[in-house]
Amino acid sequence: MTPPRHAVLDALSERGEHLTAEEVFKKASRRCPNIGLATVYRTLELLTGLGLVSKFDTGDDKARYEFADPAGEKGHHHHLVCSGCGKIVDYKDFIGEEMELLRKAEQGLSKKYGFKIKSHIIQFFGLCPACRR
Amino acid sequence: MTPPRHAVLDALSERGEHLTAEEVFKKASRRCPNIGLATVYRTLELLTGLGLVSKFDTGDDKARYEFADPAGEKGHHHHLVCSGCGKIVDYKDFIGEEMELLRKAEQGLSKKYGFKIKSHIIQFFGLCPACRR
DNA sequence: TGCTTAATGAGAATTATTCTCAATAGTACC
DNA sequence: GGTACTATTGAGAATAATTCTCATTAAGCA
Repeated sequence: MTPPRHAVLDALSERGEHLTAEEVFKKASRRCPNIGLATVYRTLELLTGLGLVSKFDTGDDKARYEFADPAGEKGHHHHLVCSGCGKIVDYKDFIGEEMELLRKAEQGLSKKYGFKIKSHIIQFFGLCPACRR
Repeated sequence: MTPPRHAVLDALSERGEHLTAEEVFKKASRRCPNIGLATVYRTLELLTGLGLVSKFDTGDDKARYEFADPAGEKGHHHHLVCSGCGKIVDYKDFIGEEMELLRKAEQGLSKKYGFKIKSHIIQFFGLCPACRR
């Protein structure tokens, strides 16, 4: 755990953040002023591989990263994305039902297609109140 | 409907295809030998806007396009993606249940967050039989 | 203290996609 | 039939996120 890595992890530690690599870079630069962007990418990849961070994409062409709440069901959430302004809302409202569906789907798909399911994405897109009209 | 546009639409007309822009370009070039890549992109954007084609992304950094089956429930499917080889399987197996969940979620999220939901993504990632070991 | 190995920063390289712009084609109207 | 107007096209340049290269540095270790 080197200083640059610590700085990256730290930049992501606030919950509810959905930062691009560039934003992580800016935040991490505060703690580690001469960190390089390449290191940020490398570290994000590393942390993602370890399961500490999750990477996702909302349709613009920038990957976004968030701290992965490891507490299973507890912190599990999905994203609701505004196509107008890019706002991202974390929601947990249907997680129970979603989990149920996902479990069934994973089991069914495994059996039928022989896949070993590793992960899934569920995302809703729409217009937020401000962008609505 | 110009010849290049026809060529693009034609390239996508086979069901079950999930082509990148480059692949569409290659196929379309057969019918329209001097079509340009920019035109392919422009046309894909146009068709996507019209709802005739849908654009999605499996995690490599290329957008993929498929003919959008307009027949509502009938042709609706989601994707199961192999993280190993990139293979994409269309499945419809849980569409009924998914639709149910989605309807509830859309309604609930609309009410709670004030979003007007326009679309959603559900995707599973895993390893196909060949990549499994 | 010297040695091996992993990590770093800077900038170049890559790559999908978008933009620019001059040339063209199709259409309406005289 | 011919001419102005508009949308579309192709080619290549431009853009932008991400990855790669490589020389330098730092860290563990005997």
